[in-house]
Amino acid sequence: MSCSINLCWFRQDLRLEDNPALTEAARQGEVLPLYIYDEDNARAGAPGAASRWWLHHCLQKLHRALGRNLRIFRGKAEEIIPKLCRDYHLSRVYWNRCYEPWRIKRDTRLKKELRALGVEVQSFNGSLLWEPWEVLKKDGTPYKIFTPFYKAASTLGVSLHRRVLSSPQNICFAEGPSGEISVEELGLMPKICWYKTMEEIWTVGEEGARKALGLFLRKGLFCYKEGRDFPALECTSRLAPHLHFGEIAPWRVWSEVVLAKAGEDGEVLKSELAWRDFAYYLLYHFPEMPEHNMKPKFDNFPWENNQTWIERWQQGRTGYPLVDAGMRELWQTGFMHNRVRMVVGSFLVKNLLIHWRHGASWFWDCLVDADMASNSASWQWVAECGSDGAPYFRIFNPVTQGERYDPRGEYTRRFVPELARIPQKYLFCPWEAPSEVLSQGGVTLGKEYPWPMVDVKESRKKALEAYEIMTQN
DNA sequence: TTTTGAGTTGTTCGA
DNA sequence: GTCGAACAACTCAAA
Repeated sequence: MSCSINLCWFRQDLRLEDNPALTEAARQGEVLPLYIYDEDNARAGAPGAASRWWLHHCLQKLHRALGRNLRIFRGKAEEIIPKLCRDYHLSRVYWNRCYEPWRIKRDTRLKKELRALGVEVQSFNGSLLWEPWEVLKKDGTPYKIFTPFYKAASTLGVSLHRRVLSSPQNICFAEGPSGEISVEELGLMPKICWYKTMEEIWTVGEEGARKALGLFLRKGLFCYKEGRDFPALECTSRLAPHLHFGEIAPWRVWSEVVLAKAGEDGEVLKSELAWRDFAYYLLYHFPEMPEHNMKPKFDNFPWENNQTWIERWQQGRTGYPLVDAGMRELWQTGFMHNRVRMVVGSFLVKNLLIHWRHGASWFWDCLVDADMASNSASWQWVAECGSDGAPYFRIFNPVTQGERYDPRGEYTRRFVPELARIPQKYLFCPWEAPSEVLSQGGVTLGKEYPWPMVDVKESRKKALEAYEIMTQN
């Protein structure tokens, strides 16, 4: 008889190392690893195609790492887990916490139900540097601005949950129930094979995450502060998807960066990790963030409703080379350099006056690191309706940003190859180039490459007017 | 994690 | 050689 089977429910923590729930389950006895592809997901934001592709590979890797012991189900966790507990007399259930509002609600209900069944349930922090409820202002309310949040959080120091944990050795896997379906049967892989480039670029899974961190510690970290803004350089960590799926713990990245003694570069990376935490923090304290403007006055913002414009933006045919490069990078690789994310976001929301939710949902579908907390917090930041305190209406200039952050044009030329032979001087404003320069570069505007869909100067003015109108109402 | 415009200073070039 | 227009390069403040 299996006297004590410990169910370890994997969610956004698809790793063995630094996994407090798994460590505890293994310490307690036999482990039954479980993954549920939850259909509740579909209502509250089913993962996009790129995320599903990632998840497919990630689950395969995890399954293998667990000695093919991962039990996979499809359906509602609230039904599957209590049923497993009843049918197989499981005594303990462990998981690492998630912070999406719908998941918090569900997990709270589930915990209650399991306890009523006499099952011991314990949840852990598996994905944040600081629990959202640990960092509060003196009056007990949450911070709304990053800097004071980060300051307060930093004084908390290294809490217990930020301990680095090695993978549990010799996990004793329970015989118990078998899974319902295989990873393949979840049908996460796309029908059309668009993922060739993605496969070349990413190594999915815990090992891939460690590799990415190792590479970053050797190469990118020491030019991070200066280089992270230049999309053609390889100075960013590219850890976002790995962190999203929990293939690596943020405190692992943090502690290895500290060990690397990278001075200011290390400090900047740490603060970027803290930005990620801050997004979760905001989502926890303001669960309406994915749907509603955090600054209610933005409810009056006169958004444009223009499907054609949205599509041109999505397809990278705006006529602004840096914007188009970013949108095409996203489409081809499931990723976009952070600097360029800000530029394309500002362009959609400010120059086209399209509601940030359209941008958020496109990113959600295309990004391998699509994450409810980061995605909604960042889009609200770009749209300026978020909680941060910029005292002005920030509108990026896609031409200037290109000249400043892609000064040799390598990034833009790579993703917008039709402009590869346009001289640097006109790369970001091909409409200003003399016609012989364009024809020498093999470009006719309106044919190989589009005319700019709006004028930056004019649309900027319009955005400022819209902002003015909103403020008055 | 910005942009713009105004103001200032410095340089060039032709009358 | 001198003057001033034109312009580049910079700083700063405001939004």
